[in-house]
Amino acid sequence: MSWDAVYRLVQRIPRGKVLTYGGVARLLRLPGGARTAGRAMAATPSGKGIPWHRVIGDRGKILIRGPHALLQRKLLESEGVSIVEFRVNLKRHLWRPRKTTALKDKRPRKRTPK
DNA sequence: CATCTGACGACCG
DNA sequence: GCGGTCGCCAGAT
Repeated sequence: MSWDAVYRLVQRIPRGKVLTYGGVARLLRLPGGARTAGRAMAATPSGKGIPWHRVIGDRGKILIRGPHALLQRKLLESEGVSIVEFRVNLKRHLWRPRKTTALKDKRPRKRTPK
């Protein structure tokens, strides 16, 4: 499977909202879990309007090291996402897509707790 | 074909 | 909360 699905999902993240790598992996049922999402993001083609900065680590932490971390924080803040240090307030900005259709297939949720 | 390379996250002490 | 270990897999060379 290509990482195209990841990019398409990321493109759907609305302004002011964020998704975690693990979240992306779960929504798309990626085989390798969160790491696969991470690798996909690392290979994000620039210049395609993909809002890469809206994908962050578990618990809202910005995991990118180096100058890009500052850019990511800046971009998020400019969209109204509140950040303390390098941590996003997930309670407030985590994106919860209503439908997972067209993301991969029509399999019913594997585990439906309760 | 063999190896290296990672934007992760769960788990444990 | 913090640091180490481990599983995981598509691409690039």
